[in-house]
Amino acid sequence: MLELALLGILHEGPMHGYELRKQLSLKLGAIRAAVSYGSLYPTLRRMQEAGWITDEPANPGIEPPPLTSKRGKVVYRITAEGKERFAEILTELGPSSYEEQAFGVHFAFFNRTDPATRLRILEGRRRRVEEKREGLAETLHRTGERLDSYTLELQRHGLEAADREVRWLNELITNERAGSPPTVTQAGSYPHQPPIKEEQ
Amino acid sequence: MLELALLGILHEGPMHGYELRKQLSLKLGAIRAAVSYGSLYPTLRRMQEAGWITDEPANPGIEPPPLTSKRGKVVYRITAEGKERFAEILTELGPSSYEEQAFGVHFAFFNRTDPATRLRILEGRRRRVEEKREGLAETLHRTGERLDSYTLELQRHGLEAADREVRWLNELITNERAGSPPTVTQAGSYPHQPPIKEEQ
DNA sequence: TCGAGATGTATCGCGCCGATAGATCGGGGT
DNA sequence: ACCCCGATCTATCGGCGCGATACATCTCGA
Repeated sequence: MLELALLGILHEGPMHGYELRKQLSLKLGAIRAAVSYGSLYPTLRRMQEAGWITDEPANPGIEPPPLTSKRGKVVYRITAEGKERFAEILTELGPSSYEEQAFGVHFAFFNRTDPATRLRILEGRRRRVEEKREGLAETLHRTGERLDSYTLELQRHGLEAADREVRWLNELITNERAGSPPTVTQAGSYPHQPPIKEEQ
Repeated sequence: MLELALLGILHEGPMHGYELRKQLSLKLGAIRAAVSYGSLYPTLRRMQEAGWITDEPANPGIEPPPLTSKRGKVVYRITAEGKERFAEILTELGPSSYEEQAFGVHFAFFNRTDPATRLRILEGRRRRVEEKREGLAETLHRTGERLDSYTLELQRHGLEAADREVRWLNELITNERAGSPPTVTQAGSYPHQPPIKEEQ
């Protein structure tokens, strides 16, 4: 999961750990807060040992314009094998406890995914959300297996969220079949801004 | 997290591992699929070592009516210390990567939580969801830090979900202040059933 | 009768987490 | 001129939860 995200981010150019963490937060802000260093560095080391990334400069002697380069940094660069690995992981997505996050990461790199795989992943995700939805609906329909009102409310809210996600996926799948990307849904005119004044 | 859930479930009576897993799935169906045995058994062992639970019968010699008892089972029972521990964990909830799940588990046991703690947890959760919401709105407002359309769509969807959760929490907080529990919102007459039909 | 599926306990390796430790650097306040 | 604070940057440790897997028994219907 982290591996996929890191390989994807490194497609945009060499970076050091701290920078990777920031880019990760920007790109995956919708699905997770911030990756822990206790995850990041061991993962980088594993990936380096596997040969997906390297900390050697591409052209020795030519020091590229240091983006935020300071001192004693270790700049990671994706290798050819890393790009192959990336393409491979992009197509792999099975059910898991972290399905939510795994789907999100895959989705975030859909612009590097071929259309057929995109469709397969979207339909797979829809299938699993529908199953969860059925489970919750079933539990609620038997009006609480002697469950208290708070638990029931939680399930009701979960059912609603699942419902909403299925509809979202339906739209995406429809667009995908029509061959049109998300079309950058009027991001600026999102109909909900007022609650915080602050800047602007 | 698992510890809290297990202690809570065991308040309803002694159970063996397999049964615990099922009850957990029922109670927490909205927030997670099913707990793995690789989590369950080590956790039970730790809890037993800590003295929160025991596999000794409450009244030696008196074999209580075996609910689903089969063979060679280990029936766990919560101890007095376990109940204290449960009450303690109920009030502890900080931010974390698993905030989502941790909040869900706490919420699922709100009927055993005192009103002041309920309010505090709901408001804390709202604070963090609002922060996430602000972060996403900020990113989207600067119309994509050179983010592709799929990533933007993901963030837009995340923003919408955060928005919706804040509203849900607001309602809960209002009710909570008024001293009225969720009132088992017409669970049976949930106004949305038909959608499976590939979007209308 | 026999086999599939539910019941039931248990372990292994490993990814990821939170906490923590240091070190260097740029810039603002006094 | 100085200092200190927050941002930048790398790194490790203990521990929890996960998926996979193994294995044994019980139940029920074809």
